[in-house]
Amino acid sequence: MKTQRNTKQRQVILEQLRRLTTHPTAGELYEIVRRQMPKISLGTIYRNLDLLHKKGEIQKLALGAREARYDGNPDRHQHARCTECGRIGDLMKRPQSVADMKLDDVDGWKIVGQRTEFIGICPECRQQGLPL
Amino acid sequence: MKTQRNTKQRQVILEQLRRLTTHPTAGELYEIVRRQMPKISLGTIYRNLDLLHKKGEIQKLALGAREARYDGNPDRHQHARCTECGRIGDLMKRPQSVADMKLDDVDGWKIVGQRTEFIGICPECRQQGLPL
DNA sequence: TTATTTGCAAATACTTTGCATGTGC
DNA sequence: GCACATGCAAAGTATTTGCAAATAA
Repeated sequence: MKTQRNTKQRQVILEQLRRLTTHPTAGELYEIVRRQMPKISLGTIYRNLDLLHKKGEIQKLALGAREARYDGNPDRHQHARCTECGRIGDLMKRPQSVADMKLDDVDGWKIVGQRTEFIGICPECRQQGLPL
Repeated sequence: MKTQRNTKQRQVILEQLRRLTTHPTAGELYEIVRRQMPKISLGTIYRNLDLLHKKGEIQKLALGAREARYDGNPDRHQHARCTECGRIGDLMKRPQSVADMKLDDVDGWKIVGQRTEFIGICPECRQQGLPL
Protein backbone atom coordinates (compact mmCIF):
# COMPACT_ATOMS: atom_id res chain seq x y z
CA MET A 1 0.00 0.00 0.00
CA LYS A 2 1.18 3.49 -0.79
CA THR A 3 2.34 5.76 1.97
CA GLN A 4 -0.45 8.01 3.01
CA ARG A 5 -0.47 11.65 3.77
CA ASN A 6 -2.26 13.26 6.57
CA THR A 7 -4.34 15.75 4.70
CA LYS A 8 -6.70 18.21 6.32
CA GLN A 9 -9.58 16.71 4.36
CA ARG A 10 -8.85 13.20 5.57
CA GLN A 11 -8.59 14.40 9.17
CA VAL A 12 -11.92 16.20 9.09
CA ILE A 13 -13.72 13.32 7.38
CA LEU A 14 -12.50 10.82 9.97
CA GLU A 15 -13.13 13.19 12.86
CA GLN A 16 -16.71 13.91 11.83
CA LEU A 17 -17.46 10.28 11.09
CA ARG A 18 -16.18 9.28 14.53
CA ARG A 19 -18.27 11.97 16.17
CA LEU A 20 -21.50 10.83 14.49
CA THR A 21 -23.45 7.83 15.66
CA THR A 22 -25.81 7.93 12.72
CA HIS A 23 -23.84 5.84 10.22
CA PRO A 24 -24.14 8.50 7.53
CA THR A 25 -24.12 7.94 3.80
CA ALA A 26 -21.33 9.52 1.76
CA GLY A 27 -23.68 12.31 0.77
CA GLU A 28 -24.71 13.07 4.34
CA LEU A 29 -21.11 13.19 5.47
CA TYR A 30 -20.33 15.47 2.55
CA GLU A 31 -22.92 18.00 3.74
CA ILE A 32 -21.54 17.91 7.26
CA VAL A 33 -17.88 18.19 6.30
CA ARG A 34 -18.75 20.97 3.89
CA ARG A 35 -19.72 23.24 6.77
CA GLN A 36 -16.07 23.20 7.82
CA MET A 37 -14.54 22.93 4.38
CA PRO A 38 -16.89 24.46 1.82
CA LYS A 39 -14.69 23.60 -1.14
CA ILE A 40 -14.32 19.89 -0.46
CA SER A 41 -15.70 17.67 -3.22
CA LEU A 42 -17.85 14.56 -3.06
CA GLY A 43 -15.12 12.71 -4.94
CA THR A 44 -12.72 13.39 -2.09
CA ILE A 45 -15.26 12.09 0.40
CA TYR A 46 -15.64 8.86 -1.55
CA ARG A 47 -11.90 8.45 -2.10
CA ASN A 48 -11.13 8.91 1.58
CA LEU A 49 -13.95 6.72 2.83
CA ASP A 50 -12.72 3.98 0.56
CA LEU A 51 -9.15 4.43 1.74
CA LEU A 52 -10.05 4.52 5.43
CA HIS A 53 -12.18 1.45 4.94
CA LYS A 54 -9.33 -0.42 3.26
CA LYS A 55 -7.02 0.54 6.13
CA GLY A 56 -9.59 -0.82 8.56
CA GLU A 57 -10.12 2.48 10.34
CA ILE A 58 -13.81 2.65 9.56
CA GLN A 59 -16.52 0.21 8.54
CA LYS A 60 -18.48 0.29 5.34
CA LEU A 61 -22.00 -0.99 5.86
CA ALA A 62 -23.94 -2.11 2.84
CA LEU A 63 -26.45 -4.35 4.49
CA GLY A 64 -29.60 -4.34 2.44
CA ALA A 65 -29.50 -0.70 1.53
CA ARG A 66 -29.01 0.86 -1.84
CA GLU A 67 -26.51 3.37 -0.52
CA ALA A 68 -23.52 2.44 1.54
CA ARG A 69 -23.31 3.78 5.07
CA TYR A 70 -20.16 4.32 7.07
CA ASP A 71 -19.30 3.69 10.71
CA GLY A 72 -16.40 5.47 12.36
CA ASN A 73 -16.04 2.67 14.88
CA PRO A 74 -13.85 -0.04 13.35
CA ASP A 75 -14.39 -2.51 16.19
CA ARG A 76 -16.57 -5.52 15.60
CA HIS A 77 -20.06 -4.83 16.83
CA GLN A 78 -23.56 -5.61 15.68
CA HIS A 79 -25.89 -3.36 13.78
CA ALA A 80 -29.64 -3.23 13.76
CA ARG A 81 -32.00 -1.69 11.25
CA CYS A 82 -35.25 -0.17 12.47
CA THR A 83 -38.38 -1.37 10.70
CA GLU A 84 -40.14 1.90 11.49
CA CYS A 85 -37.70 4.62 10.53
CA GLY A 86 -34.91 2.79 8.69
CA ARG A 87 -32.29 4.05 11.11
CA ILE A 88 -29.23 1.86 11.61
CA GLY A 89 -28.06 1.67 15.22
CA ASP A 90 -25.26 -0.02 17.09
CA LEU A 91 -25.90 -2.91 19.43
CA MET A 92 -23.18 -3.09 22.01
CA LYS A 93 -24.87 -5.88 23.91
CA ARG A 94 -24.68 -8.62 21.34
CA PRO A 95 -27.50 -11.05 20.90
CA GLN A 96 -25.57 -14.15 19.89
CA SER A 97 -28.22 -16.80 19.96
CA VAL A 98 -31.77 -17.22 18.83
CA ALA A 99 -32.81 -17.07 22.48
CA ASP A 100 -31.24 -13.68 22.97
CA MET A 101 -33.24 -12.35 20.10
CA LYS A 102 -36.46 -12.92 21.92
CA LEU A 103 -35.39 -10.30 24.42
CA ASP A 104 -37.60 -7.30 24.33
CA ASP A 105 -34.77 -5.00 25.17
CA VAL A 106 -31.35 -5.21 23.57
CA ASP A 107 -29.76 -1.83 24.14
CA GLY A 108 -33.23 -0.32 24.01
CA TRP A 109 -34.18 -2.11 20.81
CA LYS A 110 -36.90 -4.66 20.36
CA ILE A 111 -35.28 -7.22 18.07
CA VAL A 112 -37.63 -9.05 15.75
CA GLY A 113 -35.37 -10.74 13.24
CA GLN A 114 -31.96 -11.01 11.71
CA ARG A 115 -30.20 -11.47 8.42
CA THR A 116 -26.88 -13.20 8.31
CA GLU A 117 -24.45 -13.63 5.49
CA PHE A 118 -21.65 -16.09 5.92
CA ILE A 119 -18.25 -15.58 4.41
CA GLY A 120 -16.17 -18.47 3.23
CA ILE A 121 -14.67 -20.35 0.33
CA CYS A 122 -17.11 -22.04 -1.99
CA PRO A 123 -16.90 -25.66 -3.13
CA GLU A 124 -15.81 -24.67 -6.63
CA CYS A 125 -12.89 -22.57 -5.43
CA ARG A 126 -11.77 -25.23 -2.95
CA GLN A 127 -11.65 -27.78 -5.74
CA GLN A 128 -9.38 -25.58 -7.75
CA GLY A 129 -6.71 -25.98 -5.09
CA LEU A 130 -6.94 -22.43 -3.89
CA PRO A 131 -5.43 -21.71 -0.47
CA LEU A 132 -7.30 -23.43 2.31
CA MET B 1 -52.43 -4.61 -3.06
CA LYS B 2 -53.81 -4.34 -6.58
CA THR B 3 -54.92 -7.39 -8.41
CA GLN B 4 -52.18 -8.78 -10.52
CA ARG B 5 -52.18 -10.17 -13.96
CA ASN B 6 -50.35 -13.23 -15.02
CA THR B 7 -48.34 -11.85 -17.88
CA LYS B 8 -46.04 -13.89 -20.05
CA GLN B 9 -43.14 -11.69 -18.98
CA ARG B 10 -43.79 -12.26 -15.30
CA GLN B 11 -44.06 -16.00 -15.82
CA VAL B 12 -40.78 -16.26 -17.66
CA ILE B 13 -38.91 -14.05 -15.18
CA LEU B 14 -40.06 -16.16 -12.23
CA GLU B 15 -39.48 -19.42 -14.06
CA GLN B 16 -35.91 -18.53 -15.01
CA LEU B 17 -35.08 -17.17 -11.59
CA ARG B 18 -36.31 -20.37 -9.98
CA ARG B 19 -34.27 -22.45 -12.36
CA LEU B 20 -31.03 -20.59 -11.63
CA THR B 21 -29.01 -21.22 -8.52
CA THR B 22 -26.65 -18.34 -9.18
CA HIS B 23 -28.60 -15.49 -7.54
CA PRO B 24 -28.39 -13.33 -10.65
CA THR B 25 -28.44 -9.56 -10.75
CA ALA B 26 -31.28 -7.84 -12.61
CA GLY B 27 -28.99 -7.36 -15.58
CA GLU B 28 -27.94 -10.99 -15.71
CA LEU B 29 -31.53 -12.13 -15.54
CA TYR B 30 -32.38 -9.68 -18.30
CA GLU B 31 -29.83 -11.29 -20.61
CA ILE B 32 -31.18 -14.75 -19.87
CA VAL B 33 -34.85 -13.86 -20.25
CA ARG B 34 -34.04 -11.98 -23.42
CA ARG B 35 -33.08 -15.23 -25.15
CA GLN B 36 -36.72 -16.27 -24.85
CA MET B 37 -38.30 -12.83 -25.16
CA PRO B 38 -36.00 -10.60 -27.19
CA LYS B 39 -38.22 -7.53 -26.83
CA ILE B 40 -38.48 -7.52 -23.05
CA SER B 41 -37.07 -4.42 -21.41
CA LEU B 42 -34.86 -3.99 -18.36
CA GLY B 43 -37.58 -1.83 -16.81
CA THR B 44 -39.97 -4.76 -16.94
CA ILE B 45 -37.38 -6.97 -15.25
CA TYR B 46 -36.96 -4.47 -12.41
CA ARG B 47 -40.69 -3.87 -12.04
CA ASN B 48 -41.43 -7.57 -11.83
CA LEU B 49 -38.56 -8.41 -9.50
CA ASP B 50 -39.77 -5.68 -7.18
CA LEU B 51 -43.33 -6.93 -7.33
CA LEU B 52 -42.40 -10.58 -6.79
CA HIS B 53 -40.22 -9.56 -3.90
CA LYS B 54 -43.03 -7.57 -2.30
CA LYS B 55 -45.34 -10.56 -2.69
CA GLY B 56 -42.72 -12.72 -0.97
CA GLU B 57 -42.26 -15.05 -3.92
CA ILE B 58 -38.57 -14.30 -4.29
CA GLN B 59 -35.82 -12.88 -2.14
CA LYS B 60 -33.87 -9.73 -2.84
CA LEU B 61 -30.33 -9.99 -1.58
CA ALA B 62 -28.37 -6.83 -1.10
CA LEU B 63 -25.78 -8.05 1.35
CA GLY B 64 -22.67 -6.01 0.93
CA ALA B 65 -22.85 -5.76 -2.81
CA ARG B 66 -23.33 -2.72 -4.96
CA GLU B 67 -25.94 -4.47 -7.09
CA ALA B 68 -28.89 -6.35 -5.71
CA ARG B 69 -29.11 -10.05 -6.40
CA TYR B 70 -32.25 -12.12 -6.54
CA ASP B 71 -33.08 -15.60 -5.26
CA GLY B 72 -36.02 -17.53 -6.65
CA ASN B 73 -36.31 -19.52 -3.43
CA PRO B 74 -38.47 -17.55 -1.01
CA ASP B 75 -37.82 -19.88 1.92
CA ARG B 76 -35.57 -18.74 4.71
CA HIS B 77 -32.10 -20.12 4.20
CA GLN B 78 -28.60 -18.85 4.71
CA HIS B 79 -26.33 -17.38 2.09
CA ALA B 80 -22.58 -17.38 1.90
CA ARG B 81 -20.24 -15.19 -0.10
CA CYS B 82 -17.03 -16.65 -1.44
CA THR B 83 -13.89 -14.68 -0.62
CA GLU B 84 -12.17 -16.05 -3.72
CA CYS B 85 -14.66 -15.59 -6.52
CA GLY B 86 -17.44 -13.46 -5.00
CA ARG B 87 -20.07 -16.07 -5.77
CA ILE B 88 -23.10 -16.17 -3.48
CA GLY B 89 -24.24 -19.68 -2.61
CA ASP B 90 -27.00 -21.23 -0.58
CA LEU B 91 -26.29 -23.02 2.67
CA MET B 92 -28.99 -25.53 3.38
CA LYS B 93 -27.25 -26.90 6.45
CA ARG B 94 -27.41 -23.86 8.67
CA PRO B 95 -24.56 -22.99 10.94
CA GLN B 96 -26.37 -21.35 13.84
CA SER B 97 -23.64 -20.97 16.40
CA VAL B 98 -20.07 -19.81 16.50
CA ALA B 99 -19.03 -23.43 16.99
CA ASP B 100 -20.72 -24.50 13.77
CA MET B 101 -18.73 -21.92 11.92
CA LYS B 102 -15.51 -23.66 12.74
CA LEU B 103 -16.67 -26.50 10.58
CA ASP B 104 -14.48 -27.04 7.61
CA ASP B 105 -17.36 -28.27 5.57
CA VAL B 106 -20.78 -26.67 5.57
CA ASP B 107 -22.42 -27.83 2.37
CA GLY B 108 -18.97 -27.95 0.82
CA TRP B 109 -18.00 -24.47 1.98
CA LYS B 110 -15.24 -23.59 4.38
CA ILE B 111 -16.84 -20.90 6.53
CA VAL B 112 -14.49 -18.27 7.88
CA GLY B 113 -16.74 -15.52 9.12
CA GLN B 114 -20.16 -13.98 9.16
CA ARG B 115 -21.94 -10.66 9.05
CA THR B 116 -25.25 -10.24 10.73
CA GLU B 117 -27.72 -7.41 10.68
CA PHE B 118 -30.50 -7.42 13.20
CA ILE B 119 -33.93 -6.07 12.45
CA GLY B 120 -36.03 -4.45 15.11
CA ILE B 121 -37.57 -1.28 16.46
CA CYS B 122 -35.16 1.34 17.70
CA PRO B 123 -35.39 3.11 21.06
CA GLU B 124 -36.55 6.36 19.47
CA CYS B 125 -39.44 4.76 17.63
CA ARG B 126 -40.50 2.77 20.68
CA GLN B 127 -40.67 5.95 22.69
CA GLN B 128 -42.99 7.48 20.17
CA GLY B 129 -45.56 4.88 21.11
CA LEU B 130 -45.34 3.01 17.86
CA PRO B 131 -46.75 -0.51 17.83
CA LEU B 132 -44.78 -2.87 20.02
C1' DT C 1 -64.03 -2.50 -21.53
C1' DT C 2 -60.58 -0.94 -18.58
C1' DA C 3 -57.06 -1.17 -15.25
C1' DT C 4 -52.75 -3.26 -15.35
C1' DT C 5 -48.55 -3.98 -17.73
C1' DT C 6 -45.34 -3.37 -21.30
C1' DG C 7 -41.40 -1.30 -24.30
C1' DC C 8 -38.86 2.47 -24.88
C1' DA C 9 -36.36 6.31 -23.57
C1' DA C 10 -35.25 9.67 -20.48
C1' DA C 11 -34.37 10.68 -15.81
C1' DT C 12 -32.44 9.81 -11.33
C1' DA C 13 -29.29 8.18 -7.77
C1' DC C 14 -25.03 6.79 -6.30
C1' DT C 15 -20.23 6.15 -7.18
C1' DT C 16 -15.97 6.31 -9.83
C1' DT C 17 -12.59 8.47 -12.74
C1' DG C 18 -9.55 11.76 -15.77
C1' DC C 19 -6.99 15.53 -15.42
C1' DA C 20 -4.76 19.77 -14.23
C1' DT C 21 -3.51 21.81 -9.99
C1' DG C 22 -2.22 21.76 -5.16
C1' DT C 23 0.37 20.05 -1.07
C1' DG C 24 2.53 17.01 2.69
C1' DC C 25 6.74 15.16 3.66
C1' DG D 1 10.91 17.86 -5.71
C1' DC D 2 7.72 14.66 -6.38
C1' DA D 3 4.43 11.25 -5.25
C1' DC D 4 0.14 11.49 -3.38
C1' DA D 5 -4.18 14.09 -2.95
C1' DT D 6 -7.56 17.46 -4.26
C1' DG D 7 -11.41 20.03 -6.86
C1' DC D 8 -14.04 19.88 -10.61
C1' DA D 9 -16.55 17.94 -14.15
C1' DA D 10 -17.65 14.23 -16.87
C1' DA D 11 -18.51 9.42 -17.16
C1' DG D 12 -20.10 5.08 -15.45
C1' DT D 13 -23.30 1.87 -13.31
C1' DA D 14 -27.64 0.49 -11.26
C1' DT D 15 -32.31 1.58 -10.83
C1' DT D 16 -36.63 4.15 -11.44
C1' DT D 17 -40.09 6.59 -13.99
C1' DG D 18 -43.27 8.96 -17.69
C1' DC D 19 -45.97 7.84 -21.34
C1' DA D 20 -48.37 5.93 -25.24
C1' DA D 21 -49.48 1.41 -26.86
C1' DA D 22 -50.61 -3.39 -25.75
C1' DT D 23 -53.05 -6.84 -23.22
C1' DA D 24 -55.19 -9.91 -19.43
C1' DA D 25 -59.35 -10.56 -17.22
